[in-house]
Amino acid sequence: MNRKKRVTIYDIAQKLNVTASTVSRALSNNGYVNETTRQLVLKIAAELNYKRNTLASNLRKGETKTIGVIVPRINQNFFANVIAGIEDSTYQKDYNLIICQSDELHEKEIKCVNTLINQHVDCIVISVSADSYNYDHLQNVIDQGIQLIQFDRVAEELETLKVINDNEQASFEAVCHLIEQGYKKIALLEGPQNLNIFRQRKSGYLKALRKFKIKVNNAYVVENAWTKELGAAATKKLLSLPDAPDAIFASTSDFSALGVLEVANDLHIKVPSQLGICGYSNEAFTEITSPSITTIDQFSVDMGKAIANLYFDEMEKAEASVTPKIISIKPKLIVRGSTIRRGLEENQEIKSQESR
Amino acid sequence: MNRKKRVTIYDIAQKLNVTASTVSRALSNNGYVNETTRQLVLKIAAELNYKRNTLASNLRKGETKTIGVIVPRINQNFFANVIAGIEDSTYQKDYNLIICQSDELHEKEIKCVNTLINQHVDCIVISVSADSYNYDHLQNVIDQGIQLIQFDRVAEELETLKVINDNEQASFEAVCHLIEQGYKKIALLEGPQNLNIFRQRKSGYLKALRKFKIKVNNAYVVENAWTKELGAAATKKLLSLPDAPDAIFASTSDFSALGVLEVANDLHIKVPSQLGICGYSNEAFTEITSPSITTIDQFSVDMGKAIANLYFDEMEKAEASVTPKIISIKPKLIVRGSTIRRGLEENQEIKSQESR
DNA sequence: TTTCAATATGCAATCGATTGCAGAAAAATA
DNA sequence: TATTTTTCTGCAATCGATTGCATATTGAAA
Repeated sequence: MNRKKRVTIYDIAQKLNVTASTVSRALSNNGYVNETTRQLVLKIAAELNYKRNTLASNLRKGETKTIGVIVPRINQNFFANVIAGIEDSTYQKDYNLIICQSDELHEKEIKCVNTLINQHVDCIVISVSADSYNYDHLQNVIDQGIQLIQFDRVAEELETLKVINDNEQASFEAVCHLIEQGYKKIALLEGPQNLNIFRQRKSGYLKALRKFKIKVNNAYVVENAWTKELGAAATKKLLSLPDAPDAIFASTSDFSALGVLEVANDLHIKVPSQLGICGYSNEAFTEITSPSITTIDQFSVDMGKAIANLYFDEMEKAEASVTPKIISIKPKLIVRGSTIRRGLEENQEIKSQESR
Repeated sequence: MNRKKRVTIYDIAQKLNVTASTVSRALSNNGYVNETTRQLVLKIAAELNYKRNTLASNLRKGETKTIGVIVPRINQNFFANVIAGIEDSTYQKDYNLIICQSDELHEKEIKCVNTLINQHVDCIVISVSADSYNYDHLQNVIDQGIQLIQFDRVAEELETLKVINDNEQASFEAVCHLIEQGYKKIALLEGPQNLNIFRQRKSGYLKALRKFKIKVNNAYVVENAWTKELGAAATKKLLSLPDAPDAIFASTSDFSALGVLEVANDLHIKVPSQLGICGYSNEAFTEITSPSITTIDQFSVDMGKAIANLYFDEMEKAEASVTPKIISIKPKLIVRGSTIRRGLEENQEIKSQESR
């Protein structure tokens, strides 16, 4: 393709017999410029369809008004929603977003980071990939003088601005709810323990068991069960135990919980009377399954807005906070059909379970 | 925040007592540079943690190796998947992606376009918003010498590269399937007719009715029913007609079809025996509802890959094609429980309908 | 009326990387 | 050995927009 010559401020300057300096001042309305001259500049610029070259102006100004966002997967609902929330806020402030995805790969995450550093973005927002095992590349962001904000999945040893969910509390509440509904043998489907979010969800699970003096059964904790298929496989294993669980908390995702539900249906196990199911993330489908699935809403769009606003607040300060700020979004337990047992039903179903 | 001084090629040049010119040649391995010198440059660059400033190099080189993508909403599954597909391919070619969303607003779409023009992206990929009513801003992209690729929702009067779905054929097949299942009174939930995709879906609907010599009933065509709520409202209206439809093709989205299903359940109308339901887009939930919903898969990730590859193919040509290429992805009808009636059931249910 | 402040414009440098070309040195060829 | 070709480096300009500062003019204040 033959690249057309783009109109520059020199073309406008020539037409008006002024210098590029005057044109620049008129276009940016910065510094002194005569109003009549300014209107002429704007008029010619429009006629010639001039578009500023932000490569040049950003290079000269030393800022890009651009935020780079790195997420594990763009087409995962949680992250797409967070991005939408960030975009809502940054649009108001005339900031640009560059969005990258790591595909849950360490190597790709490093590449994303370097690309954004090279692009001289003003801030990098990141949720780390499952594959990531060291965070030198994030330290590098800080070393280059770029603002770094971590969200959801964070490298805890890096003291940066953070926007997180209170995963432990949400998990704690979910498991307490299960126990209050009469479930006694609660299994946990967990994610990779190198990620903070899954560690915290497990921590909340254990805390709830402790609160109610329920003994921890290690056979009830299954690793890496975060897709529907992995959730289903884990469920088959759990339900074939001699002392099978009576509830499954899929702390990794609603997809995992969906896999649990499908296996329960296949095995003609009644939900919620014989088996309770709780997911995580409040995916759209959790309210349309039969029964609908109890889950945890992470307020992902709000999280995105909090991230953007944290950045803008920090920019407005004369100097950086001594201790980087951490914002914690409180998730909400959404109780639905998959975990609701009533007193009367409870008596009947306990009997039914003993005969299974 | 106090912006740190970034390491530049001049810092490396100084340390090695060579000029920036040599450093540049060494880093890019372009032109002649002594191998020993080159290795020294790379070593010092790594020690100093030098990062190229792509603002500067892109400005000088006159290319950015960046593709700008504008979609109506990032957190809508179809678009998120297309983006994922584009990213898969562009990552292989070391191209950067800048992703913008128009929020279905004309004004915001114009802003996105201008931002990308200013950024000197090499290509703009766009699916137009529902609100868009003229396409001067897209013509402007072409005038600035930037490659423009439209996908899915396109401005038909603009002759550009395009990647589309064969919406008419998919719709035609869906409606034929409904008719073949014995549905005789088929309603259409349509989207805004300024968008090509919805016009084509309606066109396929009409074509199928013509093929089977079924008279078009205008009362069965409902406008702007593209969310779950709007689909539910439209369904209530349709089902209260004296001569209610026996099938509803929600050509706008699966969410709309979900609204139909919920109303049917509320009114104790049996699906598929009394009412057939077909959606569009193969959202994840369509296979988990009861009954699962017949829908159309648009192969969105593949579409994204086709878009990226179209761009790269076009770039490799010595000159632009005389007639811009149009790639048509063939969607697939996914038949599920919501539209399957058997011969025996058909006889029973026709009788049941007459008594309703 | 004189002095000071505000307005306006142009010049030249800057931002950081790239590259055409000149000149020098080394290597290859006649 | 002389000539030609290849390799290497540095200089200077380029990319397009911005901005500090000098200079000139106009307007306001003393």
